[in-house]
Amino acid sequence: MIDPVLLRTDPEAVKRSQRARGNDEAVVDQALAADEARRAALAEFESLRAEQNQFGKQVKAASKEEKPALISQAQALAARVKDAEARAKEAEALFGEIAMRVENIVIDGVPAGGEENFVTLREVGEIPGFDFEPRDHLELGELLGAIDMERGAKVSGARFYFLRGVGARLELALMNMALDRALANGFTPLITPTLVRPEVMRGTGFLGDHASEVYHLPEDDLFLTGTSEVALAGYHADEILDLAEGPLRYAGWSTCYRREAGSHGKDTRGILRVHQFNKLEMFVYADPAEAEAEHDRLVAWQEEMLQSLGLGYRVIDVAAGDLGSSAARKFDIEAWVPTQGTYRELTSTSNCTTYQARRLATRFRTESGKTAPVATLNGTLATTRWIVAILETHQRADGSVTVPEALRPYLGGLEVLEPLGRA
RNA sequence: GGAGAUAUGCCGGAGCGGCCGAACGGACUUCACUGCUAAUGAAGGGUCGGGCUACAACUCGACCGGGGGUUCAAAUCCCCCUAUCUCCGCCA
Repeated sequence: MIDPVLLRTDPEAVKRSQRARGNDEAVVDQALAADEARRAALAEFESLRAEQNQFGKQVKAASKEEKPALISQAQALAARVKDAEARAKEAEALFGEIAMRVENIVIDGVPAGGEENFVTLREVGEIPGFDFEPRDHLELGELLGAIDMERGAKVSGARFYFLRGVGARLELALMNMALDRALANGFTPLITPTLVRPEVMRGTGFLGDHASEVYHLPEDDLFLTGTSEVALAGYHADEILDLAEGPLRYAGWSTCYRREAGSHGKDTRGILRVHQFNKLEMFVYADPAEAEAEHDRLVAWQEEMLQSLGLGYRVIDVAAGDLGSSAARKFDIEAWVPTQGTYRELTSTSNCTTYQARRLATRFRTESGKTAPVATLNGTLATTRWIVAILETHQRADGSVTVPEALRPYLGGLEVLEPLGRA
């Protein structure tokens, strides 16, 4: 939800943002009109209500003889109040509905346009070169006995898999390494529910355009989360936080579920795009004034992870039209995947400014003592997909894979993953 | 799965259908007093929104788990939902 005051005082800014996203700017005028109608209806209801409250006092004070007449008057008034209240509620709901359609105000400097209009901020690390024909991650995964897609499909269908042996260990190692980094940076670890109520799913903005991405359990009216961001955002819903000591940082560890509807035929090989995976997610509640600086910190922590793992990558500033509805700016880090000859997204970090918090009623106490919505930010610190880049980048001619040094402590000192036949 | 109880402000805890935004206690803030800490005395507080505006003051409305209803009037009566607790059963 955008700030209704901003809508009222600077509708041009809202329109500009809508344009940058390639969204309809007519909703801004609709929202403006709905806001005015809402306030008018509210004022009418409230003045009638005030009159009714006065009446109540008179009735109570009235003598036996006066009472019947007063009550019959009050009855008539009560009917009008009820009517006005209904209209006010309706106007309120209409405004809410229209205002919800306006996506978060894009931060100045975010490139306008669609998916292909991103700006590359920097490229870091080496693009690996091989003096042999590199194998893709699935071939390597099968050689190592680490990834089993066939049995995944047998048990659960397409886009499901088993991680086994060093594959399973590799994922846990990655997650644990990320957790240690998070702890070192002051994050509180949180293992989150992966089934959430509709309000929470809606509050985080995932039931808008991305509704078809989300698994729903109709029997229980619960949603399977595609990221722990959902539960982490809901964690402090309806609360007033104390941010005097700085931002609240959480690291959510959870399995993530995505339907991948509409991506049939895309990335069907291996574990690049799957229905279920694990992720360690950073989530921060911050003073809006600090949000952009915190966003930079989140990217920096992500980059440290990628660097430690010896992966070549680029950081991109995602274009406005490719942002989720809650994000005001998003940086993706894409790692080089040798057999695809291209960069693929490994992490994503979004600054949602106050958009999510306003929907979920998460506020903080400002210096003046007033409450104001917090800013929320999130970013990936590790996820199953990274295995793709790690295997491919560090492979050797014989199908073995060198374990990046930083990861070795989490694999019991293992330095090389050896193909099964030889190990 | 069955039966019952509870849900009030930062916390504890009252509350007859109008006098309740809500007693009382604690915590907190401010002031006074005490050589400091402590103790004591006094005062003050919530959230959301509208009007008006200097985002002040003022004023109006809403909020007693959530949603409906009854009534001139509901924290107080009725219905539904949710959560928590206790007991029985069932299963890890």
